[in-house]
This record gives sequence, structure tokens and C-alpha cells, in this order.
Amino acid sequence: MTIKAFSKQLLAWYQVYHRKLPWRETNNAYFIWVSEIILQQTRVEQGLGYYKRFLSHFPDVQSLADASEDEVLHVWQGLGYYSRARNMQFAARQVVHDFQGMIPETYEGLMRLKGVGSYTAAAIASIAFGVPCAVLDGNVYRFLARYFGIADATDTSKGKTVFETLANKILPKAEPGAFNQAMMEFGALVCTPLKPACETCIFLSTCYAYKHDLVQQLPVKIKKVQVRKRFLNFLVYQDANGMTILEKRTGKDIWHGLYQFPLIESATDDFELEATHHQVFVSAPQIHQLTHQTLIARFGHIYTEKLPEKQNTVVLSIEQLKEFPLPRLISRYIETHSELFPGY
DNA sequence: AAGCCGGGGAT
DNA sequence: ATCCCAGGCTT
Repeated sequence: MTIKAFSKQLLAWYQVYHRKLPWRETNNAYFIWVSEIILQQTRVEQGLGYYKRFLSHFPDVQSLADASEDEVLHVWQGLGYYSRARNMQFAARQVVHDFQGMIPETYEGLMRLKGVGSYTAAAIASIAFGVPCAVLDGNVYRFLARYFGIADATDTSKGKTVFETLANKILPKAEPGAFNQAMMEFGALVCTPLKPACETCIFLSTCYAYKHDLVQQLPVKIKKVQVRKRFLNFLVYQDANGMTILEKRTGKDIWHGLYQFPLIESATDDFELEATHHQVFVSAPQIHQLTHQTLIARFGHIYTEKLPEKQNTVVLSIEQLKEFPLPRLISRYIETHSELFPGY
């Protein structure tokens, strides 16, 4: 099949089968930008609610630039990869201060924004501004690898160059936005990772991987993540007035910028609380699985007359816990142990 | 080039 | 358990 016929068929397929999503109903570059950041490493179904919530809180670049980091992270709470939220707010301030409030309309200009890499720059440029540059995401890598029979690894710089060259070669310069979205949508709905719908695929007769029975072998990826265990022991202080303590995470680690109960991390699962307080007990271990870490968390509850004075901490009531951005592990624990958090 | 960053859903 | 998701930043 010729390249022209390929793109024509794909665009026709997209017109019929694409999902109706709010960021496809607009030309507003800010809306499209928000959607692309949220959808990094995130499924459409998970990101959709956050997209609406984020825009209701921050309807334009200026409102995002004016917000506090805590506000932005609070809206982002539970979505993960929190640097996306911090970087996007930084970038909103870049737009206000360095671009006169106008989102740059070129690939190079967009690449200057914090949190906007090659994928997101190509996506915004093509979808919002009609710039002819191809996007490369997990869907596109998979579809291209199978249809054209590309065995180069998608997670090496050499392989990326191969796919990038191919993607830009087949990109119809007249409608890059629709084509890019069609490539991703096809990967998400038809050429899926585990059980692709080959039998009903419109490209069945010309697909290299199908013809050579390589669908399960492509795309090729090399790196595999190593999962390490961590033992997190959170101290839930409560005084007679229902006040407690949170501390803000700041290091180069998970949950940067979020709040947590004061933490004692240990190398082994042997956490105990000394009975020097009026009343203490430790929860059962709470297992929280991240992509690259298995967290084994215990919550030590300490009922005391006087809260300890620690650095970098906030004293707040139990009710106010919902006003702070918390890791999912902690918000879930509070929600499932509401009897321990009166007033939440 | 390699390591790190969340959370959820499908299998 | 394992994989993957409209990836990007830091070192």
C-alpha cells in the first residue's frame, strides 16, 4: 500500500471510530496543552475526570500561573507523576513572563516550556496549530513497529530516530493534527498491546507483523524496571483538640511537594512505637504498589497532650487534612479508617 | 544512556 | 505477578 493510501484509510477510520473527548472539541491551545500533560503515561479513562477538574480550577494560563503550588498539587492529587503538575505551573509562568501570555506556536518554542518534551511539543504544535510534525508515543511506536515490521528497540536513542524518521515520512503535511491523533487512537483501540483486534483491522492484509506472525514480538523494548521495597512508618499524632501534624516532602524522591504524616523510613519491617506516650498503636501494614517501588507502610497513632515541635511541619485539624495534597496511599488510609480520623 | 517519577486497569 | 499507559527530567 502506498503511503498516501495508508494515511487516507487511517483518517477515514478515525473519522468514524474516534472517541468523542473534550480536548478534541476545541482549538484552545491551553486546553490541548493541559490534556497532553495529563495524558502522559496516563490512560484516557483515568485522565478525563482530572482534565475537567483541572480546567474548572484553572481555566486559563494566567489562573494557573497565579495559583499556589499547593493548589495545583491538590487538584492533581491521586493522578501521580506530580512533577507534571509542578512543571506545568512553572511553564504557565514562563508563558506569562517570557511569551507575553501567548502559548508558543512552534515546535521549538513549545520545547522551551518546562514539562514539554518532544512528544508534547509535537502534539500541541500539530493539533492546535497545524504544524506538520509527527508525534511518537507508546501507541504510535507499537502501531508502526507492527505494521512496518520495525524491530529496533523503542527505548533507545537509535531506535527512536528510526521511528521518528518513519513517522514524519508518512505524516500528511496538510492535516498533521488529525493524523497524529488517528495514529494514537488506532493504537489505543485496535493495535493494542496484549490482544490487538487483528481480525477486524483495516490494515490486516498489509501488516508486516500479522503476515509474519510477529504481533506478539513487536514492539521491542529492552529496559525493565527493578522494583525495590521500602518500609514507611508514618506518625499520626492527635492531641485532645483533634489537631495533628503534616510535613511537606521536598527531596528528589516520590511525591515531591505533597504532604505526609511525619515519616520514619526503615530498612526492615520491624517498626514499633515506644510506650512513652499516653496511648499508642500501630496499624497493619498497608501495601502500596508503584511502578518501581513496593511500599510497605504502617501508621503509628500517637495520642498525646502536646504535639511535638518539628521543623518543616504544619499543625492542622483533622478536618483540614482534606485541604492538603496527599499521596494516594495516605488519603486512602484516612478514607478507609475514618473511625481514627474524627471530623474528616 | 541510564535511572527515576504514581496510580490504576487488564491479563 | 506483569505490563502498559497521548513521557520528561536529571545526572
